[in-house]
Amino acid sequence: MNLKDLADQLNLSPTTVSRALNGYPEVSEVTRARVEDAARRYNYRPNTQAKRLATGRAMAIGHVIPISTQHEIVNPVFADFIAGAGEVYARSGYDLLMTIVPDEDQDRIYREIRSKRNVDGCIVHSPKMAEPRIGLLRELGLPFVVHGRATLETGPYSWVDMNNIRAFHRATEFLIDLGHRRIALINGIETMDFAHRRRLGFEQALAARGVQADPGLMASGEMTEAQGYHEAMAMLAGPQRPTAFLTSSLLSAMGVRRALGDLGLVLGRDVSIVTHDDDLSYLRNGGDEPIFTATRSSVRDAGRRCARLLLRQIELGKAAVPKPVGELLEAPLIVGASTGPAPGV
Amino acid sequence: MNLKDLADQLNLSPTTVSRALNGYPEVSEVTRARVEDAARRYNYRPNTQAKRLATGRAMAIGHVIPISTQHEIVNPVFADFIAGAGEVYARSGYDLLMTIVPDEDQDRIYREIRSKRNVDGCIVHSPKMAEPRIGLLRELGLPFVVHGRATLETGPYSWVDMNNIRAFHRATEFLIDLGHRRIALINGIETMDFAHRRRLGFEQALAARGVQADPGLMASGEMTEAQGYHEAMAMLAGPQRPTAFLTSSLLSAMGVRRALGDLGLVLGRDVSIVTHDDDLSYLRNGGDEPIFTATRSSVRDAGRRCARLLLRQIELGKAAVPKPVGELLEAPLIVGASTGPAPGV
DNA sequence: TTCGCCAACCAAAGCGCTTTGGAACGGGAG
DNA sequence: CTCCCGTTCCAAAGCGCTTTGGTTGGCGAA
Repeated sequence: MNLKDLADQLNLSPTTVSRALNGYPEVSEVTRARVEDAARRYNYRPNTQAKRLATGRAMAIGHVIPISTQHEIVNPVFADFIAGAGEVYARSGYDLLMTIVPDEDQDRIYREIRSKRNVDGCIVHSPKMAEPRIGLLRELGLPFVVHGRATLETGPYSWVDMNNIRAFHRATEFLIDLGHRRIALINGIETMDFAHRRRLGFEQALAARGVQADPGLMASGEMTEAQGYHEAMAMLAGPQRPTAFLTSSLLSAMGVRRALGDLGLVLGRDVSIVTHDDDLSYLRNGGDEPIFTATRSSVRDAGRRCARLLLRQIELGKAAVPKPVGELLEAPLIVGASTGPAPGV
Repeated sequence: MNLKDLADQLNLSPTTVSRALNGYPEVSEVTRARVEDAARRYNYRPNTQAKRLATGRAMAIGHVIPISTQHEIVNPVFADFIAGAGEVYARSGYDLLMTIVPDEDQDRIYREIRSKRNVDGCIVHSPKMAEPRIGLLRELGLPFVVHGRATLETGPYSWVDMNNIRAFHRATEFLIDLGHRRIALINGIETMDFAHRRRLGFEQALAARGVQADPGLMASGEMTEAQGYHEAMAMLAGPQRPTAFLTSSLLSAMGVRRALGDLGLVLGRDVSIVTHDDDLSYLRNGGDEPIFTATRSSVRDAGRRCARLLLRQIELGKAAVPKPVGELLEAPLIVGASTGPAPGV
């Protein structure tokens, strides 16, 4: 059943049917009701491709998910991020187009996406400190919103980010207040902007309180359980045994906890852990009482915000070039059972 | 730059340019070369929407991701599954269209997808034992492949599934051989087909060896770390303390491990754990030496297989209705450090 | 010389929708 | 009674591609 068939059934022209269904004023209310009723009865749904071709709008948002070729890892936060963004798209009638791409092919894919015109805008995931995709998209004139920021990018762009610096600053201060001095940082890959900022917050807090940072107590890599375990094992075997760990991910924190178990150390008494918690649906930090003391910021919520921002930009963009805007989310520190005073304090 | 412009530049008709670019034989090789060269120079890319409208093929595959409304959980395996499927789509020029839907809206969404004609087929995720979506899609005539199976579905359909029964049968036997008799099962939600089958394998193995199944040692629910922890704590506090756990997910296994730690029990000596491992990229079961003894089956690989199967069906479907086929994947049991003889054996 | 055939190209008709630019009709103002 | 305007509808021209059903010109066979 297409528009023409439906029009024939109603003894109306396709024009009128189209207008009736799309809420144009120049059709009488009684006709509109008739049309809507028939559309429902015949289960008519306009052909997406035709609509898109005619309007020139793709009604779809692109998510280009990079897959790191060394590690073959899909970032575990994507599922939740996309769940959040997807909610918003669904409400506005947009589709979500996903493309999984090896890191080095990203440029090509963005160009292709642009010239094939099958999305109206896109979300940039996992920006690095120096992020070539931002310049590229600006040049291509494709609306976009970055989930995160790119420190070395000077031009304007829209983004949604959490306050990584402040979160890790606060977490570090919290440990120092508990008497910890040898604090280890188990971070993500530090070319990634978020990891860079987290380290900054960590170092600034140490410096502000006159605590010497120890390079031997700073690790960075893919944030997995195994990473947490191995780094913790190595650090705890070293001469400058840390009394506390700050980790960038719940998974890493779980690895550190396993290492403590293996070494017979008690969490929260012998060694403390503070982690960042992305509040993933399948990886909750406990129920009522959090397991780990953590800075928490919902990735799903970030997904929703990115989507809303992008749709707004696209909407506005029809009239004029919209002003880039940023949204900075705070991550409160939530005290759980994994922290306590430094031993011997 | 569209087809017509390009044709004008070349002093050719759009027909010829289209045929040249799409590899039709009725255009001379010298002309084809000229066209291809110009296309490259002008960075011409056919408009996706127009192409789709003209050919009637959406060149996209739909993934409808249900989101359980009680638990608000996004299944953590989706990311890897989609990474696998996405690889295959990319190679064949298909897009991946994702829709996140609350459980109860699925019917509506499939119908909508169908009548909007914006995908050529779709993947059915997380089938239940009784799976209405299969009948629905068959009725709608939309090609589909199920990731998993639906025990109570009698009609034919295409699927890719792992041998859940055999995997859990084998894992259970392995524990029995080690002398364990009080074995706990921490399973997914058992209306889900995979969880049902896993339980079947477990019970069959117990029965075959004359071990009485204890309902108090069988739990089912969302497979999270917290689930593993709480169920294990409860069971270990009970009268019929298990000496071994069989879990459906690495996350649950990690929760069980935490419980053991809290109770001062040693993993692999006091209590054994066997888990199923989906081989997720961000949740590896250790590196060289696996942490947990586990049945392993790569979800990413399953994604690839589903995608290939679906594309093949779509390709064939142009000629005739293709025969449904199934692919059963075995999950080898990989011995790690989490299992040992039952205490006192 | 005529005819048929093949290689190489093209005009025009879709695909199913939106949108432009009317047309038809009725009612109120003059 | 005429004129004008607002309301309500419609025909037809796109959107950018594919595909059908040609046409044209050259060459070999009869």
